[in-house]
Amino acid sequence: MGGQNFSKKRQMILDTIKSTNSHPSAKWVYETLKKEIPDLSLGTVYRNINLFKDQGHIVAVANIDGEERIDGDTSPHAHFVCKECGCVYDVPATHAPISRECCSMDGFETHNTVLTYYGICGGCTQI
Amino acid sequence: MGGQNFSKKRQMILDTIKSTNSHPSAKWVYETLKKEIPDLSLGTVYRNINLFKDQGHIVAVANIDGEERIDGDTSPHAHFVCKECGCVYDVPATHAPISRECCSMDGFETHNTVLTYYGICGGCTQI
DNA sequence: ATAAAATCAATAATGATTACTGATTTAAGG
DNA sequence: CCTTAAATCAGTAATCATTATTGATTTTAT
Repeated sequence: MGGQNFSKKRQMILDTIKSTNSHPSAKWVYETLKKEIPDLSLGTVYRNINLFKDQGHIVAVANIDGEERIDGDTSPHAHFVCKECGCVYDVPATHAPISRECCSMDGFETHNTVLTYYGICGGCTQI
Repeated sequence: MGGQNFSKKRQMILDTIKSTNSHPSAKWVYETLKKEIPDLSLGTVYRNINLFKDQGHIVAVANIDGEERIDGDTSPHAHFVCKECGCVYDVPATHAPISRECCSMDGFETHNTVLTYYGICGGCTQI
């Protein structure tokens, strides 16, 4: 009950992504789950991340130093990317409301809106 | 007069980027200029793009299929990325105003704000 | 002219992601 | 509980964008 018929590994990969707000990379998911599933393959993580993106379970939110970062929270909210440490933070909609309207260009259909702030995070400003 | 002392190739790379609104990739810049400068090297294009980004002459605006796309127009405006054809369009500030305030998180310094719409562009909806 | 600094072409190296293949697991029916 | 076809996977090789390296060329200042 209550979900599609995912294989055990596939479900654990999704659970791992959903259980963090660190906006992980594929490699982070792989290394984190590797402790629990020693025979996990990095290719499997990539394949399932692409599947989850296609199905709308997760979204890509940033690309830091060539690494795609994903988010299991698909509700509308902005992100803050620290140029120093590469961390990606959630910015709640109350602090950075994302405008729902798009450009009024004829025939353009907007599926989703990405609002990202780049700068230096609290931890890195203190250094 | 009226500019830094760029070498001929460096200046032509910047001019090429500034002269288009197609939000090109490094490879596009390379292939476009290669016709004019047969002995241009792709590494030179990458090196100079990174230099221009550091100096604030250009900005990175999207990453499409693993390729970084840049913009010679550094004025605040949003972008529309077509998931179908991969084109990146300018969205003038009048159609999608970018909020200047950022998250009110303590100690966070915002340097720039990126607002991007993803969807299907006018050309691709008609197919 | 000339020497030091900047810049470059060419190539090799790196690193993220994807494709492939044969083995394993899962799902459905008997 | 078996069986069998389809789905999934591990392991590895390949791909592709980007970066690093190095020795040669160009630019700049003198």
